[in-house]
Amino acid sequence: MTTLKDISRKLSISVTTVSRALNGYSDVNEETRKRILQAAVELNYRPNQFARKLVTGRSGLAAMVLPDDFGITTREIWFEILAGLSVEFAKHDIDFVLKVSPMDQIIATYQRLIERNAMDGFVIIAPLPEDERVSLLARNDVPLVLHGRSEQIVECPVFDIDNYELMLQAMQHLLELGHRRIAFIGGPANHGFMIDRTRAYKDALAGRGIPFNPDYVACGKRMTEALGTVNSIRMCGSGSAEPTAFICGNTMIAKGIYSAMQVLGRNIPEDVSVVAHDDALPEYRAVDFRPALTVTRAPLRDSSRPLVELLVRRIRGEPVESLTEIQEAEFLVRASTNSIKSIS
Amino acid sequence: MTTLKDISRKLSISVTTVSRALNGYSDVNEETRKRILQAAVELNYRPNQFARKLVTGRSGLAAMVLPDDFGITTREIWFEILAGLSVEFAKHDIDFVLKVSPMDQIIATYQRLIERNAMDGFVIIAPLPEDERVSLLARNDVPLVLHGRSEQIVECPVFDIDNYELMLQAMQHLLELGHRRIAFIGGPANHGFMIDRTRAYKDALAGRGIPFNPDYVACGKRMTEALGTVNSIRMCGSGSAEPTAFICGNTMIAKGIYSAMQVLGRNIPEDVSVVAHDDALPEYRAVDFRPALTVTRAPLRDSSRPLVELLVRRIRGEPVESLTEIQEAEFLVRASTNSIKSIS
DNA sequence: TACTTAATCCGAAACGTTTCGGATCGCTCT
DNA sequence: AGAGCGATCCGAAACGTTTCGGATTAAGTA
Repeated sequence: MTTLKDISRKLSISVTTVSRALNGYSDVNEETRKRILQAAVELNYRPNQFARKLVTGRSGLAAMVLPDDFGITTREIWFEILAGLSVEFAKHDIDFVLKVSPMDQIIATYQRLIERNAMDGFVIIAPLPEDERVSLLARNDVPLVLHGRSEQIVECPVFDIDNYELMLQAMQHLLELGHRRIAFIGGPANHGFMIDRTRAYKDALAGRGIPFNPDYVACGKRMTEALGTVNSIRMCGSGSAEPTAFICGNTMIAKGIYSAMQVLGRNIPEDVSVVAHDDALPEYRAVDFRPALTVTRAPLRDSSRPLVELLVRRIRGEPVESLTEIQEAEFLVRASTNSIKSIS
Repeated sequence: MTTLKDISRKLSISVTTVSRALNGYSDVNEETRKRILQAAVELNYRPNQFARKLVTGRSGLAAMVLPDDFGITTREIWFEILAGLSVEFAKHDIDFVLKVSPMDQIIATYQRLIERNAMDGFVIIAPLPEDERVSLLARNDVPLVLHGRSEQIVECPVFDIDNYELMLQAMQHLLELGHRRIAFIGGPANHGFMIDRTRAYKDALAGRGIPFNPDYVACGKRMTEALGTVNSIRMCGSGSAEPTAFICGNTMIAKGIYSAMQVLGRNIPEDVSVVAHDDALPEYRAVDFRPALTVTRAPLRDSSRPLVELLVRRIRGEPVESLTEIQEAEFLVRASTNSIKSIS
């Protein structure tokens, strides 16, 4: 392994100057900087991260801690997120470490990581309104970035999609098509994104003077096909008051509704309209649904870049106020929504 | 952050002795070791990994590099593996870093990681018979562990299941039930496990004097439901010579065959028997198949521990000869296999 | 008594960086 | 001529460990 000293020796230039040249300081002559740079590539020099960490305090490591009973969703989603983060961190020369721990030891795991002081930062997906992980990290002044807003007052960088807005769009669309009995099958009620979406759902109804009916709302810890199937069947079992449209927290739920409607002999979109939010997982392509699914679309993959950029800027010490990014979702009308049948 | 020097100062004992006490050297009095240990927990001492790495050369980091174009259904599998590795590495105080890189830059990624010299070791899943990654790492003398045997002559630790044996068992079972036309739908032909299984398949046939028919063997890069469906339908389209039994490379393929048979109006196990190899993914539980699936079973989760242990021992410098572990699969006869109908 | 030996302990160097606080040199300006 | 300045460079300390090569002491041995 070649070190600064090797370059220094080869060029008869002090280690200090070599270091400063390589780090772009201005007090080194352009001529000698060029020589140093060249020697560096000739000798295939790679700075020793550990030596650097020892003096700068930065490790070039960022982590994510997952429960082994993955929370809100399925493994494909987590994988999508992990893969995205890994490639984005790599662009900033940061290694991404994955920690999986039993549900009840998550906090202890964070604690240990904080004590060891080995991570430059953390990313937390879908924080709870009062999230112990967030407060723990914030209290210890460890950089973190959130995907999804947290109610807590801690200031930390946040990336999120505009859940209120996208729900409003979906509702507007259905309302304009004449729907009045609109069901909403979403995710865990305590998560921020569900709170926002539910608020938009209610606001949209209120805007048209339609009373809110709690029977039309279903929450589930896991946003799976099964959730869509059982809840849509349940809702459709109640006779004349059954919903004419469904809004789904994601495309898997929509898939569940599709098969439920098939079983029940209902046609989409003639009998019932379906809208979903689409994270754009390769496994559940909304365009490939039959009929093609109308969605609000915000690819999960697209969140990796802003997330790590926000975290990196936070690590670099930028003020937190500037580190918030909210992304609007696309609204794509396809074949799964239709105006309501004009029967009495 | 508390350092050795802090403990040293507090107890008026040299840094050297504190270090040696904490690392379990024998030349420190038990009495003083106890005092040091106590002070360490009182001050909540955590060794600085980076300082340690600087002098020992060990980083406490292990990595896995994945291509970003993993087969669609294989994402759950990757996740299963990642999660397992993460928890097992944690037990050895090693952080697990995940690198995802475009398919064509895999080697470059390894190259960079090797140059940086920041990883204590790597794990490679399902190496090819002549695997560039393996030879690159071996050439640079970087510890690695293989899941699945590689034909290469490099000596490195290997964990594997006994693919030849489990295939033999499945075949024996079917042959004893009277089957003669047995199909095998497996995975990528160039991978070691497929080579072993195919060999066992042929050997079992030869043992009964049954000629090998290449039409009964299907390989596919992705071991998905689709692979099972299309191949079983294709094989059953050929009239009287259609197979009476299927052996599947995994349970997803079996699932595909189940739905194909339903479409074709064939009953399992009356008309056709099905055996699969079962990695025990929570998503595809063989017992929950209808009829319940007969399998050779070797849970993927169970491979994490041996993999990590082998790698850690390799890092510690144990001789490679002792670092091979082959696991036998369980054979579980359930309801998807039956003796062949005794028609002429 | 003098010499080994075992049990404990410790000083100092080393790992590869970064960075603080100058040092040197040639110019320009009074 | 002396002061001041800008452009370059560098020595040495520091980060927190580990480890080599002794040093000290007390007990055992001849």
